[in-house]
Amino acid sequence: MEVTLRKKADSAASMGLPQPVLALCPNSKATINCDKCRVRALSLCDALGPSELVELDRMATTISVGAKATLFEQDQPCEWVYNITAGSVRLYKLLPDGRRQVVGFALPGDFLGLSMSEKNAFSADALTPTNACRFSRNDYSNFLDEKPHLLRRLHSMASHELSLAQDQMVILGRRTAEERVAAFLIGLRNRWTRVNGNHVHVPLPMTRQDIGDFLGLTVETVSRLMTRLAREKAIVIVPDGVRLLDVARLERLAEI
Amino acid sequence: MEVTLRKKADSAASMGLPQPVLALCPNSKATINCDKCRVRALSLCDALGPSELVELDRMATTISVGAKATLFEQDQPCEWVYNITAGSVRLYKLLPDGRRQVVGFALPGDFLGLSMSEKNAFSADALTPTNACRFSRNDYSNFLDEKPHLLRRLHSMASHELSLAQDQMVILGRRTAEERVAAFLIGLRNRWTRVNGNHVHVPLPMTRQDIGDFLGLTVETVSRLMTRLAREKAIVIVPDGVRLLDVARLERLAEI
DNA sequence: CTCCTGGCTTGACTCAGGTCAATGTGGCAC
DNA sequence: GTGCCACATTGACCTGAGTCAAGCCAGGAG
Repeated sequence: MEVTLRKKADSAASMGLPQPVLALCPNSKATINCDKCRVRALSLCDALGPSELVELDRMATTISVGAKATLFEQDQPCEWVYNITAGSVRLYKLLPDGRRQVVGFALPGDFLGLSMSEKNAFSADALTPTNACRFSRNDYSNFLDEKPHLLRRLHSMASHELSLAQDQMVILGRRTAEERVAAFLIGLRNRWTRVNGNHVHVPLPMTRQDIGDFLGLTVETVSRLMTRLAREKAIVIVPDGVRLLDVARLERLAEI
Repeated sequence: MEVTLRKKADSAASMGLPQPVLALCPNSKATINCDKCRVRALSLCDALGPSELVELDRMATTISVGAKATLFEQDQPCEWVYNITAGSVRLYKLLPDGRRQVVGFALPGDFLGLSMSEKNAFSADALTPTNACRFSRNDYSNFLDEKPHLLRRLHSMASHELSLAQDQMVILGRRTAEERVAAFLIGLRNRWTRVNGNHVHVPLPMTRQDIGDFLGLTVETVSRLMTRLAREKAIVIVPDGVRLLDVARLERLAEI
C-alpha cells in the first residue's frame, strides 16, 4: 500500500516558528490545513473552537491512498483514527470461511475510530483514491480527555452510527431484496447530499459484490434488481452510479 | 400499564433531613439504594465515585412493571433513561406493514438511553416482571455535563453496543438459520454469565416469535432448528429456556 | 373440574433468492 | 491494435427458509 504522507504542521514547525496567532482571527488568511478542509462542517472537527482546531491540526497527518489500499484490518491493534476528507472506503467483517459482511461505506466527512477500542472491529479499504486526516489513537484519546464537548460530539456521532446499524438490522432481517436495494440507493443519495448537495445522480464507487455483501444478497440478485428497477424506469444505470428517476417510488419501497 | 413507583430518596428527603454523610464512608451501613444494587458493577454506575452515586441516587426513581408493560415507544419523545436492575426487556422496531425487527434484549445491568437522542429509536417492553432505575433525560443529561468520566463510560458502552449491532449485521446478512440460532444461544449464554455466573442453563424469557424477529427468521424455522439441535443432543429444551449440552459444537456453528 | 388462549411443534407445499454457467463489456498493459 | 482481467449481466435450475394448516400442551379464568 503506497501512502503519501505530509505532516500537516511541517511548513511552520520545521522552521521553528511559533504557530501564527493570526490564524485564530476569523478574517485572517488561512494558515492551517483545517481552514481549507471541505468536510470540516460535516465532521467531528465542527465541534472545535479555533484554538482547538490549531491544536488538532498539529496532531494530524494527511494521507492519500490509492484504490484498494487497506487502511486497517479487523482484529489488529488500532493505532490510528481517521477523518475521511475525500474518496470512499469499504468497512467489512470476514467470517473464517470467507463470507463477508460489509458493515458500512465511509464517505467524505465520516470518522473512523468512533469506538476508541483497542482492536479494530472491522477492516477498511479504499474503494477509490482516498484522502484522510489521520491521528494517533493515543494523541487523540488524550486530546479527548481535555475536551468534554468533543467527547460529547463523538458520542452523538456514535449514537447516530448505532441508530444506522439498527436500521440496517431491519433491512437485513425483515426486508425483501427489492426493498433492500431501494433503501440502499435512497440511503446513499441522502448521504451524498451532505457532501455534494442534493442530486438525483448517485455515485456508486463500490462494486455490485460490495452492495450485495452490504445488503445480504448475491451479486446476481443485486444486478437483476438494478436491471429491473431500470426497466421499470425507477432508475437509470450510468457509468459509476445510477440516476434516480422515480424517487417517490424508491422511497415508498425503502420506507422504514 | 401498571407501574409501581418509589422515589428513591423519599425516606430521608421527605423528613427534610440532609443526606447522611456516613453513607460515603465505605465501612458504614448502606443508606442509599445503589449500595444494595445487584447490578451496579455491571452498569454505567460503576464509573461513579461514592458522592456521585449519592447524587445519582437522589435523581432516580425505581420502577417495577409487569410482563408486557411498555417502557417507551419508537418515535415518541424520549423522557426517561433506564437502568434495568431485574427482569428482561424486548427492544424492537416496527415497519408500517407490521413486520417487526427485534434489535435487542435488555437484561439486568443494561442501560436504555445510551444515545441521549430526542426521540426513541425503538420500542421497549418488558418480557417478564421488570425493575428499573429511571432518570429524567434532562436531569441525566445535565449530570453528564459535569461528569466527563461518566460520559466516557457511556461512550464506551455505546461503542460496545455498536460493535454488537455490527456482529448482528453479520448474523442477519451472511449466516444460515442454524448458525443464527446457535449464535443467539451462545451470545445469550455469555450475557447471562455476567448477571448470574456461568451456567449451561440459558433462560429464554422471550417467545420463539421474538427470537425469530431478532434473527430474521420465522417462528416455525426457530422451532424446527431448536428441535433439531435438541434431537442432535446439542441442547435440551427445558421450561423457559434451554440447557446447552454441546457448547463446543454450538460455538463452532456461531463462530464469528 | 372444563374451556380458552397463547405459545410451540410438525408436516406438506411454495417460492424468493441462491447457485452455476455462459456471455458481455470496458479499461489497461503491452 | 490484441489480450487480459475484473466486473456486470442474463438465463436455467435448485434449495433453504417461508407459508399455510393442523394439532399439541400448559396455564389461567370461571
